[in-house]
Amino acid sequence: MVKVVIVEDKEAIREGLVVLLGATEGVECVAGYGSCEDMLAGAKKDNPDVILMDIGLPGMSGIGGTREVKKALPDTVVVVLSVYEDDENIFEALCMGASGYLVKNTPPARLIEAIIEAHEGGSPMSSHIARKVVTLFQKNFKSSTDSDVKLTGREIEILTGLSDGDSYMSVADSLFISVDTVRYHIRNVYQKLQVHSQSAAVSKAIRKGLI
Amino acid sequence: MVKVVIVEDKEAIREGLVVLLGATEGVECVAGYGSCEDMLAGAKKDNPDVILMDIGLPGMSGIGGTREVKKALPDTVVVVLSVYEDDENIFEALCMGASGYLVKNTPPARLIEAIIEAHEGGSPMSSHIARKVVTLFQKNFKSSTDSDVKLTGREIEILTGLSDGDSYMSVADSLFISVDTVRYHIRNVYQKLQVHSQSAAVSKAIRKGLI
DNA sequence: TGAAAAACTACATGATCATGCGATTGCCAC
DNA sequence: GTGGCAATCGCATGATCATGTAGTTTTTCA
Repeated sequence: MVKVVIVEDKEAIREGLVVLLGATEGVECVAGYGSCEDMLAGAKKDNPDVILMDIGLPGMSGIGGTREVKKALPDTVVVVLSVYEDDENIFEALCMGASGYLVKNTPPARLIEAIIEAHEGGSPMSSHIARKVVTLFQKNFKSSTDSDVKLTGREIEILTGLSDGDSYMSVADSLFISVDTVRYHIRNVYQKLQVHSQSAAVSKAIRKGLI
Repeated sequence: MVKVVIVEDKEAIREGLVVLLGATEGVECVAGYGSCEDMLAGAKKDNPDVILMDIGLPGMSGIGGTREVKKALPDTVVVVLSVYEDDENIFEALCMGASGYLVKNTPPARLIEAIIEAHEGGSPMSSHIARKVVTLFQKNFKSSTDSDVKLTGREIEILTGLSDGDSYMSVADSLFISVDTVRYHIRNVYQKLQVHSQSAAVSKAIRKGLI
């Protein structure tokens, strides 16, 4: 039996969901709340497996609620049920620990399916929500492979030292080489990355995934 | 009519898919290939809407094939169909431009559904593949919110300038403030980030997602 | 409106950096 | 064995930075 809690401020919708879950084999709706605050107050007692979470709530938003409930009950799976489909909300909700994200016009049958899926280790997502996640994902990782600049091991060691806050002297000492040698390598790094300062070198190197 | 191309080295599986698609309304299998090389040779002519791509192929892998076909036909949607469920393969495939990722035991009906979904802008994924994507996503973004260090707008502007290679002077000029003001803000940044050099500040700020 | 926070300016000094020029050593390939 | 290449070291100099101290103005919010 999958224990489900619903957080949704609109009573009609909430009651509809309670009835739907009540009529379904294998799931059990242990509570329905109109706000995150109420849900958090009862969370320990309810100890749900899955929380169906609305985002647009009075008081604490569903995103904040997700963060809080994951702190208190890390094993509880949160599935967001939202009218919002913008990148910002999806991004925030997932970062705060939501495992699934469904748009609100999801048909009841799919909703039930999603709860089971989420409980079994899946991440139910509405079709174009999934695409947005994938796109966000791609956007933030493409940079690491987009150029063929390569640094030698030595150059990486030195640049890493500098990015940790070491001075040329410290780096030289920890690598058992002279300060002038550090300078020599840094020159080469600057040339490869087409920059003229430590900060720019560190920035470019990090964004290219070199260090 | 959704034009589909299949890339799969095992002839039995490939033919099975061709027959399945041939028997389905709304989709049309325009070609089936045993290797990425062959698929790429015919891609321009086939001009498919969706490519069902195996990963474990002789010669160029499905991941490489995805990269290449997205270069040639950016609007074509690639859905990976794979036995592999490790993070590395999922990660690579998505980064190379795949829009969906299905495990090989996906039932035929779901496969058809996925093709339509992908073509309509969705990202069909098997349930626990989706979870892995979400987890990877969370892992790589949690750093941006895990510490409560916050920089003011001015501090971000200045630090960004420095990370682009500007000197204090240049930053001061472009923000119409004095060099001493730049110094003042940098001091505060150093204190907030607990560092004592530009490079360390830039490095920490980038890794925390502040700039 | 009045206090607090953020932003801004100024001066000073020792430390550190960016860059030009030149040189040595060890290793690999042709 | 000689020419190329990466790594090492040395010196010099003007530019830039890190940090201390000490103010003023603007924004923000209770």
